[in-house]
Amino acid sequence: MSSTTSSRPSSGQSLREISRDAVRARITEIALELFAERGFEQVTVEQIAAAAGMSARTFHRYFPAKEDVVIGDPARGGEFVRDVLAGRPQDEPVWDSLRIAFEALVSQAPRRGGDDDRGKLAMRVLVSAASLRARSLEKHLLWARMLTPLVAARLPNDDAAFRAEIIVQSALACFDVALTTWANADDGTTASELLERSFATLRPQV
Amino acid sequence: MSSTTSSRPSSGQSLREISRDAVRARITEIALELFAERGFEQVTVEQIAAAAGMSARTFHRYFPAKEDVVIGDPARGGEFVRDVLAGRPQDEPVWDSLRIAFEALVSQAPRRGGDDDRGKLAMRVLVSAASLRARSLEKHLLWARMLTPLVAARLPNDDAAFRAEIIVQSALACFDVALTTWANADDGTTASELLERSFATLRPQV
DNA sequence: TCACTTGTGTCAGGCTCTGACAGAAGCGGC
DNA sequence: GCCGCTTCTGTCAGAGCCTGACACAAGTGA
Repeated sequence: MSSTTSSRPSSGQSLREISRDAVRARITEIALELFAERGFEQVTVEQIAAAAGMSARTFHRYFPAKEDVVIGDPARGGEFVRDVLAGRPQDEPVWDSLRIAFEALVSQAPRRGGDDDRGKLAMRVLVSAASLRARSLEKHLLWARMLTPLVAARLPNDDAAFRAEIIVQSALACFDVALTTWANADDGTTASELLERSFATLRPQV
Repeated sequence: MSSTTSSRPSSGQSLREISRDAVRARITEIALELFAERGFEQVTVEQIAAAAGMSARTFHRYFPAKEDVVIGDPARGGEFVRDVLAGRPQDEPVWDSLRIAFEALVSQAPRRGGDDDRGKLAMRVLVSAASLRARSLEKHLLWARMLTPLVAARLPNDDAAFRAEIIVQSALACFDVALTTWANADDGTTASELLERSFATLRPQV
């Protein structure tokens, strides 16, 4: 676990971590291109690995499952949203806090990895295959488990956990619909814009 | 397709269909027992098939995927909800119509296949394995595609499709949370009761 | 009884994913 | 620069899910 000798060179990452991230990014890039071209299920892991110059076994050391290339790190987005949510004022309506937190996610994401089209491409691949859709929903379920306690803490005691779960799941539904619509849209509609509209549609009295 | 010679003997099912349904039910029963006992992932298709006295190949002729034993026919529930929804008065608030339609589903389900504990057992198995959860959410996505047009038809033209999608997905989220909570509850709380509470929590102004 | 359809087992094969092992490559201290 | 240590990688083997193809048995209707 590199706990004994970790001489982080000023940045937060060791050389090996940098290298590892670079390889991951390269695999993602190549795989996404293949998926967009031929379809997710028509591309085998072996083909991705060959295109990336490695064995299939090595591919699986970077991504536990083929779907993870498109899905990305499951916990990452959830942690981000959770942190933003935790920083919002306690007396703000929860629904607003959730909207703001998810908006922070969608406006932060493109800055991280290249241009916006990359995210759109991934999203289009995502909605095109059932197994990807399923895995993505599973990820949202993980996010829900991370966000629910924070939401529950803001609700009146009466049935807080149960109601928090519903609110969080609905927020995720808004998020999902907004991003799906965004991916399929050809006009220049922003993801943030769609997200706002989706949250406005529901808006429970909380 | 049995379109040429189908002499339905007064009931809606041919003999072969009855036999087929019986085999399906038997496989489900055996598999559910094994899953509850050892866990979904610890039971192989080959083991289920052996316990049911058939080859693995035959098992797959009844269920395309191992998960389908627990999930059931994806379209079935969606069709039921859709039909109830279609029968509701057009001027009823959509959210109420949706609640009523889903309540009809949960109160009809137990009558169909044995006692109530059977459904609860399936639900408990369902939430215990990630791949099952994912497949179930995928099923809900199919339901959403079936319900959205009906909901959109009742909404003002402005952005009807987009907003309908969000409302339907949220209703499904309520449904999911209610059933999950019901499965984990040890007291005698009814699924209908939880469903009503979950829909009341959200209740958008529609 | 004679087709015809349907159900089943067996065989073969593809695909995803994992464990185990050995060798290559990088990193630390000396 | 050399030597241990960790990490990365490829190869091999195998489990498990799922599908297509074929042959054979069992029903179904004329």
